[in-house]
Amino acid sequence: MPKQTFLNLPEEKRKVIIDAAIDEFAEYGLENASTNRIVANSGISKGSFYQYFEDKQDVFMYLLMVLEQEKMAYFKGKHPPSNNMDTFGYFRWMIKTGMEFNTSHPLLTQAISRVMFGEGLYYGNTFADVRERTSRGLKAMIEQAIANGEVDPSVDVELAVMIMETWSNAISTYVLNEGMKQKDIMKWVRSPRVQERIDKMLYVMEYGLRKTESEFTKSF
Amino acid sequence: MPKQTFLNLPEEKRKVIIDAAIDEFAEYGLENASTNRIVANSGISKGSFYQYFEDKQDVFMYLLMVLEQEKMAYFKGKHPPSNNMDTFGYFRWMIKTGMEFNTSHPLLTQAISRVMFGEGLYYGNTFADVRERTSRGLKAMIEQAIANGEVDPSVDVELAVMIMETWSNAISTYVLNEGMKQKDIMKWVRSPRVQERIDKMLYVMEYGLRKTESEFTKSF
DNA sequence: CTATAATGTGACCTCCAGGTCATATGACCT
DNA sequence: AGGTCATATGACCTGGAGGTCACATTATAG
Repeated sequence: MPKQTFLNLPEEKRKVIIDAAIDEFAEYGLENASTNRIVANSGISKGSFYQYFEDKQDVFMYLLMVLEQEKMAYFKGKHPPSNNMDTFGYFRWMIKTGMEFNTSHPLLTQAISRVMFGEGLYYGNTFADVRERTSRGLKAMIEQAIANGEVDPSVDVELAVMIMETWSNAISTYVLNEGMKQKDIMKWVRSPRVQERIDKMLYVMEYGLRKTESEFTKSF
Repeated sequence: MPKQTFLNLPEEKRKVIIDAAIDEFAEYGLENASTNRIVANSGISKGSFYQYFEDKQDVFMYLLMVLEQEKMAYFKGKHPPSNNMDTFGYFRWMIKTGMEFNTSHPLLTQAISRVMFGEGLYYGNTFADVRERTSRGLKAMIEQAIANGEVDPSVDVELAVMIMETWSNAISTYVLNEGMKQKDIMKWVRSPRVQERIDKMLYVMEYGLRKTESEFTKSF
């Protein structure tokens, strides 16, 4: 985590630095990011950088924290459209709200998902706990759905979690990769065409999950 | 592509070199692979390396070719268990046979999938044509399924392709990541527990695809 | 106004990357 | 035997990485 010297900095200066770091990680990932470029682009000296942070991974951890906080704040400001929503409806709402957030912070999101789903898969363990946390959230959700009778109780919870994670990742990768090609990513992601596509992906997942287990066990 | 000098080499020497390259790419990916290490681990000199290949990407392209050829040879030696199989059954068979191949060449597979699904996503374009080829194959498959009446004709073909690709990637990532932790990856992947898990994932996908569209359009 | 503590700086360090090249080796021909 | 040509070698080059440190600058306190 950043040292005190960094936290003492005037907000504006901090912003310049983390923006430069975001640009760097978004373009090069963690492994290939260059502290030299970060300092050059943020107009601080090499010495200062090491007075603020341990190393580039330290910066990245800070970004991770920033993202987590901002995302939580964003979700707190929103409310699901309806109160008596089933679990899948809630999951759809979460994914879509998440996409809205992502497209409003495209570079930050890109930087973090690059590292987490790219390098993190192989240089594992470092980010294992972050992934673990979201897994637990999804697990609670699917258990809720089973308790509500929305999902067959014989469903393999671990499997369902994996499926939800897979789709959540696939959708956010799709939105980021395609969206970055557009001139206005927000407008693009809100277009009916894209929204319908996301809906369809989620419905395919949902129907598969709802109906598979009973059919599957029958077929053996 | 490798130069003639490399192809002139005795098979055994070539094998030592490409094995060292596979190890390197599997552990470090393309971007962070080191020609120095490859050279050291294969016992050849720096000068020779550049007499054999243009650069490390050249080696990687060769590996890609080797993989493609070996996979094709492998599939030619196998036959679907039944002739009157529907499209999804065929897809399941393909995925499973592919997994068998992957686990019998775990390092080669790891090396290539790391680069293709990790770095390839961001340093795009270089491998776009390889991905494009598999997409076209899946597209033909899903169109066949529609023609056979197995899938609702109103289905969004592009979407179905994306879903199949997502699952194919997710499963192979899962098998590689988990499998590499086991002492005998082949035995592990063939165990009923793992086979059932793969089956379930594919069934969730299949039921989603089979049944979603009509339900989906109704729900609007 | 001066003394002291905090912050800022960039030249410099080591390390290793990708890549080159003059030179050495040795297989094969006449 | 000498000559030729493909192959093999590792010292060497440049460039950029992460990281350090003696010194310069600025804020704070007495």
